[in-house]
Amino acid sequence: MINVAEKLKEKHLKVTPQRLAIYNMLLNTHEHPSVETIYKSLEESHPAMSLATVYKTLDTFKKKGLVQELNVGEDSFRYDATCEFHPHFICEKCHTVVDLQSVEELGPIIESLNEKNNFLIKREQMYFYGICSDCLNK
Amino acid sequence: MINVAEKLKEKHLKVTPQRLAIYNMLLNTHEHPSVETIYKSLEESHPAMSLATVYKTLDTFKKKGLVQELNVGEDSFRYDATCEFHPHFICEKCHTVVDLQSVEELGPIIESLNEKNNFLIKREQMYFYGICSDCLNK
DNA sequence: TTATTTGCAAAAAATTTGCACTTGC
DNA sequence: GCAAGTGCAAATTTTTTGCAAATAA
Repeated sequence: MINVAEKLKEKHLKVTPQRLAIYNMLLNTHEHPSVETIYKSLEESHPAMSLATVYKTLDTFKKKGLVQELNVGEDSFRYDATCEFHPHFICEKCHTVVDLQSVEELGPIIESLNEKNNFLIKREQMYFYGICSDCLNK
Repeated sequence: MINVAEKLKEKHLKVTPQRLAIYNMLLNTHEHPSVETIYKSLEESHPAMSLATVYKTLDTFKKKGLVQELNVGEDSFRYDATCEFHPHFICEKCHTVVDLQSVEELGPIIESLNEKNNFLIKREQMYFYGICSDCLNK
């Protein structure tokens, strides 16, 4: 079990109820929610929290490396509390976003790309699109 | 040299000056422009063309498989006239988007992912982020 | 001729900003 | 106490939509 308050302090962030709520919410879901989804899911427990706060909080979390921003091809971003790189699978029918395990084979690929192109890859995003097992079985 | 009018007809699209202009513009650039960029770059040659037309045109092109939409992590989408899958490199400093050659090693990776997860991957997007050679040399 | 496409202007969504108020430390 | 964080409302940015006029086939 992760101590959320500790994690925030580590990053020199003030521990506020809003930040705790948002970070906890992200830790306890696999849904990769959007800002809107986060906001709505916290509406009940934190009725006073504004949408702008959700935006600002996610932005600071992103900058501090507490969350990662996903751009799966929708109109809005989605968020993931797991920051280590891992690929995502997006179902084109139900729009679920699933975490995948890291692809170890990527290491040497990146090295050879760096050499070939003289640039420096720092991170990557990999999105697979298709139909998930649930939707296939319908 | 590709005959753009022919390509449009193949897809059962009416050949209009706006479509020709947008598709040609995409074919003659490696910039992976956004809607806004496309619109502005055609402002001179097609002053009457509206932004809505650019949006609508790119949407039909996308649906017909004439262009591919990239979500490199910015607020707006970018477009690429090359539809075959290939990874992209995005410079975090100058925001240039560079086409990379396909990674052949991906085939078997996708197959094993499909097997392991019981889903069906149809396409993928791979984005590498880092510093390009130009920015490294500054 | 007629179904499509376009332009315009207005609407809708998504995100950001300014600023006064509040709060964590 | 004070810098950092929040809420609100307004502003911006990005994208979509409705509809009348224009146009490709």
